[in-house]
Amino acid sequence: MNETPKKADEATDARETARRPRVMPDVTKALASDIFSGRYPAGSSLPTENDLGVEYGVSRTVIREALKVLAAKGLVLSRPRIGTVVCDQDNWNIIDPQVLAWHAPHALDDKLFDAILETRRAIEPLVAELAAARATLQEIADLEAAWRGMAGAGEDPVAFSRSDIAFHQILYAASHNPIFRQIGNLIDTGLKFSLEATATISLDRRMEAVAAHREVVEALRMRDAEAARGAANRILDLAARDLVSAKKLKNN
Amino acid sequence: MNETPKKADEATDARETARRPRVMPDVTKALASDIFSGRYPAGSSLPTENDLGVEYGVSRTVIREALKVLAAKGLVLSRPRIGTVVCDQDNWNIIDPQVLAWHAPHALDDKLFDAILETRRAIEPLVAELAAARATLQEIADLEAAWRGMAGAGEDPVAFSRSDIAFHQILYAASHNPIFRQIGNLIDTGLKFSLEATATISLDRRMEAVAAHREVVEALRMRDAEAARGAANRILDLAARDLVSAKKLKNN
DNA sequence: ATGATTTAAATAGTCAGATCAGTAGCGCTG
DNA sequence: CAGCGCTACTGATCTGACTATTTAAATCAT
Repeated sequence: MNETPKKADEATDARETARRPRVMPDVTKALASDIFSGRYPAGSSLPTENDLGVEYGVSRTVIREALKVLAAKGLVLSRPRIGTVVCDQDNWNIIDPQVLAWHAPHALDDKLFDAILETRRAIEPLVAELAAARATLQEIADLEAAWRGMAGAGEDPVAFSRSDIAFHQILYAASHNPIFRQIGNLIDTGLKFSLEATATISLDRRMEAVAAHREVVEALRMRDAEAARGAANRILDLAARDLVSAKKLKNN
Repeated sequence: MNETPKKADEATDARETARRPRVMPDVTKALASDIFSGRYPAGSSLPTENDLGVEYGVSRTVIREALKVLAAKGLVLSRPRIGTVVCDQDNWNIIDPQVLAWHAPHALDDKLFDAILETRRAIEPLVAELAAARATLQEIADLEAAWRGMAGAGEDPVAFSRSDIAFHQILYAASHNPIFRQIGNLIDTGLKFSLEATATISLDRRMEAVAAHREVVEALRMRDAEAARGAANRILDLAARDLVSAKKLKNN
């Protein structure tokens, strides 16, 4: 629980943590944060691998493996003699849940939320339709279990959000389209970071959401694609409304 | 100078790269192929890093960096003492264009094409709508240039497909939604691998596609979202029809 | 002086061997 | 038989060196 945020804080030593545990993921995350925070803007060069090793107090091996991960996600590009340069934002694999998780804490701007909501608008109704046709009985049961978690969350917004996320994940998986399932993972990651926003919505609004989610479960059970689409659109209307409320709240 | 041929390296180097070029990307691709081909099924363990190094004739460093890339894309998971195991297919980052490019040559099954077409059905009409509202004049001009490439391709199916892919890439980017742009890259990758299928469609069908694409350009110029959506749906109808034709052709 | 060519330097890429740390499986103890 | 440590195996990290590539400076010919 006692996390050491370790703000990089380019203090020349900064590596008081003597141990040598799994360190590569931490270095990867730190480098990603330095990119998203603007410390290394797009087009700029990172320090050399040796210098990065000194800065983070790890060997060049760890730095290289971390950079390979970042390169695999389109954040950087390494070339001999040139060094490692930060790619243009268009090349960032923002679809990757991990990239979004690294990105969200820094640029939690409304634009990203809008983009995610637009994406949901596009695919969630179709996902619900497909799920109505393809969901297994087990998936429908899991969906109802998640709904029950939402309905029974009471005053606990964290439990509500967790069940909400689980609901969407199951729904996207029930579309039996691997691409949609992946996008569902992405949306879940986005929802997790908007948890503080959803936590502010009132109880009766949450009850409205519960009712809309219930409609989805019923539609799937009846194999009614049209009803599933309608319920999905209703959920999105509520989500859009809550997002607007959260924005207003934030601007005050 | 003095080349050190080192190992036999039966890598079947058809090219003239007698030197020691960048090998890590090749090893990564080879390992990915071995996974997609079923040589290493989901849940199974890969050989140890040392054994893999011997097998591919490279140092353990290269093997580790390649595995890190695969792990970043959700294909494998490495743990001490356990080894490196192939993740379940649900965890594969099929959204990643590189993963799709590795995947396509092996499992070019219809299911994947259907999934991609479903995804296009979901988002392309909305992308067209958004592009009608947000596209810059430059983007519209680029779109028309790509259309001109399609119209002027004549009998050359390769030139036609290349322009077709460029058209969609520009359109998705013109939606000014980073998520859609990413998905556009994915779809382009998928289209590239269905090139041989599209190459078989007749000239008049291609002319129909040209006309539908023209409608999109016109709608964007008029900032007519509804017309853009309609034209996008028409393109998808044609694409679906051609996909059915390609399937029939393949099954004969 | 100018342009082309050669040389040098800097950096990522690769290699080799060693040590560290975590865990599954086995043997030991009770 | 149950619980507990021991050991071997494997990935994780470290170290230090060398190679290959490419930019940029330096040199040479015109």
